[in-house]
Amino acid sequence: MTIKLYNTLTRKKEVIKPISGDSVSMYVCGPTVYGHPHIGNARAAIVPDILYRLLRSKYGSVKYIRNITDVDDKIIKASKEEGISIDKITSKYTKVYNDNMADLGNLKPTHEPKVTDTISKIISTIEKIIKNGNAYVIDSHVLFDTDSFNNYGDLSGKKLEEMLDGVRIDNAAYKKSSRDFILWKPSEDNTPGWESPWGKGRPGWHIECTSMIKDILGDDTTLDIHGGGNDLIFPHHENEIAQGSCISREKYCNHWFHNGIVLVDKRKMSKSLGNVILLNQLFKNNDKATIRVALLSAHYRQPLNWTSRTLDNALNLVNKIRGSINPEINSDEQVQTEIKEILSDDINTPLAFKYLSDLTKSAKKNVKDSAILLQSCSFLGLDFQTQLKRMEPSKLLTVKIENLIQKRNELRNTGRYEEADAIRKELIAIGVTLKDNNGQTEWELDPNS
RNA sequence: GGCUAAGUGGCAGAGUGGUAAUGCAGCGGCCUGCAAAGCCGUCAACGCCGGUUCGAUUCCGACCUUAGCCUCCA
Repeated sequence: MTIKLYNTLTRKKEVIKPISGDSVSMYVCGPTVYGHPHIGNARAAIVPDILYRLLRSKYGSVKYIRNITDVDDKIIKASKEEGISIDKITSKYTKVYNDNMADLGNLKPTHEPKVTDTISKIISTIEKIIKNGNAYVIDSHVLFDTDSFNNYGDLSGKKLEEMLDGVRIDNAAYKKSSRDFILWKPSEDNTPGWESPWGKGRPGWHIECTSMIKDILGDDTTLDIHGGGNDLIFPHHENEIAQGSCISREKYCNHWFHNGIVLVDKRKMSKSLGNVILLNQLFKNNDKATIRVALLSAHYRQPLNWTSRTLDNALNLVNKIRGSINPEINSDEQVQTEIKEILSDDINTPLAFKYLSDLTKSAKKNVKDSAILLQSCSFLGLDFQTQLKRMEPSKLLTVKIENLIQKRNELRNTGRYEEADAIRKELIAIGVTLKDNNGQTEWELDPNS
């Protein structure tokens, strides 16, 4: 199996070729922890999760790094607004994020560094960039000198002159060029800060990712894969490349991938539009596998337009799969080659769902296909086996339901259909669906009830 | 204004240099007391205009439209 992935840097699909044989490294920009995660955060975790599963099935060693940004002006603002200390905000929302991502079926990354644990590395990284002549210190700020790096703009396809035209905000007085970005900025007494050669301050946003990568891999190691949301290409990743390329002669990163954004009714989620969909809201009325399917239903590079029907469509597939898995199967045999092949072509999840949908037809009759279906779902992070077990109702409930069904069938047999339908309604109300087939009444419990 | 992507049936969404998966919805049928589920069948689409080609939806160019980025953002 060769894993092909679109590379934003070259704008082509390319085979992933790790620098060192059987081990591969991947870094993904994680969340800033100041609020409840939304479906956009979820997509940005689920997409790399699928890639991680592929990588780990092929390579002996995979480093999967996802950071936690726990120093940021938005956090400071949230702390003031909520009247809670910064530590409490960040620890609370770090936990919420990790719990939510696990709930959605994501594997834990191998490394989850926090900015606050990486300050000394950030400072030494900045010192190195200054020493190499790519940054300057002014008024307790450290700024990256974009003019000193001549590949600036390669990732986003922007030209230096054009960038200056588009600047809408006033150029801060201390900047040599409006493109220059902050590596370190001063903190007042009431904002978090650390002692540094440039006074008490805190890191800028972009430098943290680069420092964490270098902290884990070493300054002179090229990162194999770097991912994140589409909206991070510029300026965040552009700036990372600039900094990272000034630390070492080795290339900063070979393969860049970006997932498309989640739109809600064709608009980007934003607080001002009031259309942000939070995971904790969705969790109230939807099961997690359905949400995961919904977020994987579009190809990862396409924008995903979230509408009222998105979850319904996902639920249809989920129900279809659940209904076709033979609960008797218990196969540990690894039969996931086809799903891996499909996914290894640029993470083609919509095609994977077509494959699953095809499998549901044969899975009912064929135990082996049922096992393949279950394992293919499991490879995608959809755990239906455990769910099937959980769906078994208690003895007491079973007896109650079966008594009602018997009563209903007696009524049906004597033609008293109105009374029989009343019982069916009663059962539907508690989440039981009836299916009358060949004189037998089958029933099942809605997994969400 | 610039940059990046995208425009496929009613909706969602793959894919391909030789006319196009799949899901939902629709329609017809089987089944059912009626449903539900399932099964079978069926209708229906490649933004627009040029170019390359025996042939383009697929490649190239222009145009139109949409989204994202250019300011915090997954």
